[in-house]
Amino acid sequence: MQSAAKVETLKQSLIFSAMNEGELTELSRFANERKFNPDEFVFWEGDDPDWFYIIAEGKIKVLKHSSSGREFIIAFFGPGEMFGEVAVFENKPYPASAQAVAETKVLGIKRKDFLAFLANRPEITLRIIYVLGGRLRDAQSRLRDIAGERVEQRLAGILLMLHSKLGPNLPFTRQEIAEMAGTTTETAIRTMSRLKTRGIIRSVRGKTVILDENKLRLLSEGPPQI
Amino acid sequence: MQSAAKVETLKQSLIFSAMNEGELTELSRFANERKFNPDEFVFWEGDDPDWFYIIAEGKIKVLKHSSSGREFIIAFFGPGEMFGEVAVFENKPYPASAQAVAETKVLGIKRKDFLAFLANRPEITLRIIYVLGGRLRDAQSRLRDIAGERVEQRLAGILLMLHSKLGPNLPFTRQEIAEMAGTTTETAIRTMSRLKTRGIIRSVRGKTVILDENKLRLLSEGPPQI
DNA sequence: CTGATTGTATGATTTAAATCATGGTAAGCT
DNA sequence: AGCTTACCATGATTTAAATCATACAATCAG
Repeated sequence: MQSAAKVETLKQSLIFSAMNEGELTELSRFANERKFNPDEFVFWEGDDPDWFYIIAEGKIKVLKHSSSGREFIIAFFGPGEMFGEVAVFENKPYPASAQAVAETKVLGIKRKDFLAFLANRPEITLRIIYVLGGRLRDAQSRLRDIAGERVEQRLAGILLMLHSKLGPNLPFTRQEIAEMAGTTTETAIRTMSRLKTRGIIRSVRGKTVILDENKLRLLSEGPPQI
Repeated sequence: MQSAAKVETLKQSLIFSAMNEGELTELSRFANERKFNPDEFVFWEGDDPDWFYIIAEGKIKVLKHSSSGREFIIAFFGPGEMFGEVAVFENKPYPASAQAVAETKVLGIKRKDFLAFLANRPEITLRIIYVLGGRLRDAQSRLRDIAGERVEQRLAGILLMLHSKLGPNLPFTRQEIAEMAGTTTETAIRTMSRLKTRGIIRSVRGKTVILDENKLRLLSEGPPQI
């Protein structure tokens, strides 16, 4: 990848977009491009946090394996988004694994280089805080949703979250959605079939379209209050 | 509260402890002390994020109400810890409510003052990133624990988390623990009774002591792999 | 084109946990 | 002291969802 392309990628990212050309060029010198095929892992839970990543193109899913071997999907990230940052800041092993979903290009920046670069750039750190804050907010409301709510509500919550992030067209299989909601593939299929017959979603093999956001919102709020 | 006391409080906090006296004094001028009785709310989910808070003394719990009215405890915070920060950075309504657990004193700093103060202090923002990163890590591993694990494992996970934060003596009722694990009070009681007879914990009315961290860890990892 | 794989669908059975119900006991109050 | 209010305990019943099982259609590789 040419330096110009790296600069372009950085410029399109959420956290670096406000930097000027000079700074971008400086940062791009630390950035190494890496390519991953679908299903390849960028890092595994437990690895040393040597790299900070920005996605140039493609899609990454971040997941944790549960003791029973089942996987739980924490998040999907696309172009311009960072991942692996928590481990880098804390200098503790990556708390989750990152796996390419499609053909994916990322820019990796060495932990030390990245931290040194941040040291005197409060605008960037403020942006990172903003992004982390958003992710924390998401994680916490997902916690609430998952803990103690019926699968139908949890699923509705997940679909809404995905909708707000990606729009009405969701390129996920039932299995992936199940893994995000923390349920099994079968129940996800059953539940979503019900949503389908009720006209709330439409779907074909690996794709789901949200037709009625409002009904979904009602569902995620739970049964009508008594 | 005297200015000196405010400075002292700030100095003991996680994120401001590295500042010098001059800076602390400057910041303390923005800090307003507020006192809360047990069960009083500092803010409610949905309120405008006007204040950023640091705990001077006491204990705060941050919780979300689920649609069914049940509450879900996101976290407990003690002296020196910040809360309400996500909303402040994002300038969106508080995503959860904050309630005093004991007699509690907090320092509140107006959103704008706080952001202005941060603008040219990268050391502080880096510390905030560090704290947020830790919380995100916690939230995500809790997500994994809650989604799809047996209650016994989830509970073990919660107890371990509390242990690492607060030591072996946990001042929580079964109800509070249930609300953290996203289960009902009855099942929490049943499950913890089992832990008790197995010698893993000891407990009296509102207090639990962790006796055997290792067994707890084994439990939270789930049933032995086949 | 054919066989293998992957995603969706649906039924039958089992199981964990919620719910409903009742009782005891320690602490807090007037 | 006695009354009331939390907190803990345990049983019986119901229910949601996991598990086990089978099947069929779309997609992909050779």
